[in-house]
Amino acid sequence: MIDVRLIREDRAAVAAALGRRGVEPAEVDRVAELDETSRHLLRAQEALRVQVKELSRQVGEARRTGDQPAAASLSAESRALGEREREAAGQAELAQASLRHALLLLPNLPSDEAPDGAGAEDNVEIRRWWPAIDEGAEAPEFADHQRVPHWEIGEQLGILDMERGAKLSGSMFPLFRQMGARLLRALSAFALAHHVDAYEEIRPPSLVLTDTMTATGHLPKFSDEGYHIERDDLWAIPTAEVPLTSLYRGEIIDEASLPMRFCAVTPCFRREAGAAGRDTRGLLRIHEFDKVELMAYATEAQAASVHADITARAEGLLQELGLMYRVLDLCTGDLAAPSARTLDLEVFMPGEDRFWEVSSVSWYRDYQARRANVRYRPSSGGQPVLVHTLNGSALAWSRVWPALVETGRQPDGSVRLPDCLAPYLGGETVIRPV
RNA sequence: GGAGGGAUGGCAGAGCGGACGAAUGCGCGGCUCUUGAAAAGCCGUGGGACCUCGGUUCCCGUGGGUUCGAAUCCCACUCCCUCCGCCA
Repeated sequence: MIDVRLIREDRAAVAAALGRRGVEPAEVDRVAELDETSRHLLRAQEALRVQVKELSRQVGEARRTGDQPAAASLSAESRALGEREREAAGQAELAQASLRHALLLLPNLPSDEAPDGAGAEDNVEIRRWWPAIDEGAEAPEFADHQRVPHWEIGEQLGILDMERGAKLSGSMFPLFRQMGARLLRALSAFALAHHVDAYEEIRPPSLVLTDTMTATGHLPKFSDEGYHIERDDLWAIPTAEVPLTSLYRGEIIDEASLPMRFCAVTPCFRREAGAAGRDTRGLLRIHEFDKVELMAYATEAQAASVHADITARAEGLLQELGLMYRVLDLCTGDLAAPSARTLDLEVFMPGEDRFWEVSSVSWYRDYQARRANVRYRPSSGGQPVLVHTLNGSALAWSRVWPALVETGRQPDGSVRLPDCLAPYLGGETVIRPV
C-alpha cells in the first residue's frame, strides 16, 4: 500500500499520480477523510487513557497509605472513565480498520518513467530480439512447418495430453508426457543453474496463509483469482513471488546484506476466473504451471540496477534458447496494481502468429514492503526504512514450452530443441514422433 | 491424533497484580585511559502510532476476558520442544 502520509501532505499530487492509472480522485478523498476521522478518534481515546492511568496510579497510592474511602471513590471514577475509554477505543479501531482496508485497495503510484496509457494497446515496445540480430540478421521468416499450433504438435509427438489432464482435474490442467515432461524438468534446471551465482535458491511451500497473499497485493482485491482451501484457510500460490516476498515479513534486515536475492521454481495456480472462454487452446492459459522466479529486496538506490539485472537475466535465457521476443514497457493503464514500473517480455509463437508474455519484471517500490513490513536498518544508524521489492519471472514454462516446440519444428514433423538444453536432457535434443 | 513443557528486547535470561518498555549478562555503538591493541571504566543501545517536537500512547506469541490498574490472573487459538501413535 502507499504511505498514507503522502495523501495527508499532498493529496493533489497523489490524486494526479493515481489518475494516470485511472483512479478517481474521489477514492483518494475518501482515504483522506478516513485518515482524518481515524486520527481524531485515536486522539480522543488516548486522552481518556491518560486519565484512567493517572487515576489508577492514585488508587494504588491511596491503598498504600490506607485511605480506603479515597481509594473507593477514585476507583469508581476510574471505572466510569474506563467505560468511556473502551467505547472510544472501539470506535478508533473501527476507523483504523476501514482506513487500512481502503488503503489496501489503492494501487501503487506509477513511476515517472512508466508511459501513460489506458490499456494494453498503449504499452510501448522498447526493443525486439531474434537470433543473430547482432550480426545484422533480418527478423526470421517462419516456415509453414513451424506455423503449427503446439497443441497439434504435442498430440502428434505424444508429449502433451490435454484430454487426460482434463479427465483428472478439469479443463486447463495440462498433462505432459515423455520428452514433453522431461523438457519441463530440463527448463527448470537450466534456469536455476543460471541464477545460483547471485540468487539464493529457495524451495518455498506452495500453500500459504492469507497474510502472505495480502503482502504482495494478491488479496484482498483479487480473491477470485486464487485457489482457496477452505478447510485449512490456505491459498495456492499464483507465483513464487508470493512466498518469496514474505520470506522476511515483519523483519529488519541489515543494510549491508542488501540486495538480498532469491530464485525459486514452484507450481503456480490461477483460477483465471475473468478469462473464461479466452485463449483456451493448449497451454496458453492454464490453471497450473511451473515457473522460475527471481525476487529481490533492495534499497531505493539499488532498485534500478536490480531491475535491470533481473530483466537482463530473463532476456539472457530467451536468447540462449534462441527464441524471438520483444520487451514492452507497460503503460500506466496496464500496470498491475502493486507495481510502479513493469517490463514485459513476450516471446513469439509462430504456431499462433503472435507474441505471448513469458516474463514480467516489476519494481514495487515500498508498496509490498509496507504491506509485508520488511525494513532495513541503515548502516549509518537511525530508523528502519522500508525495502524496495522487485521480481521477475525467469520464464513461465507454459509459454516457453509452446514457443520452443513451434519454433523448433522441422519439415519432417520432429522438433529440434536448443543445444543449451542438451545437458539437462541426457544429450537428446530432438523429439521424434513415437 | 494423544500426553507433557515452553513462547519476554539482536541473543541468553529474570520478572508472576501497582513507579515494568521491562533486572542482569552477552553483543553492538560512542567516549576515557593507552604509542596502538587488549583489558578496565563511563555513557548509550527495540518497534509502531499521534501531536502543540517536547511529549503522549500502544506493543512481553495472537485474540478475547477479569480488574480502578495486566508481561504478571482466566479462556481460546497459533507456533516451538520432548515422548507416544500414524506416515512419504
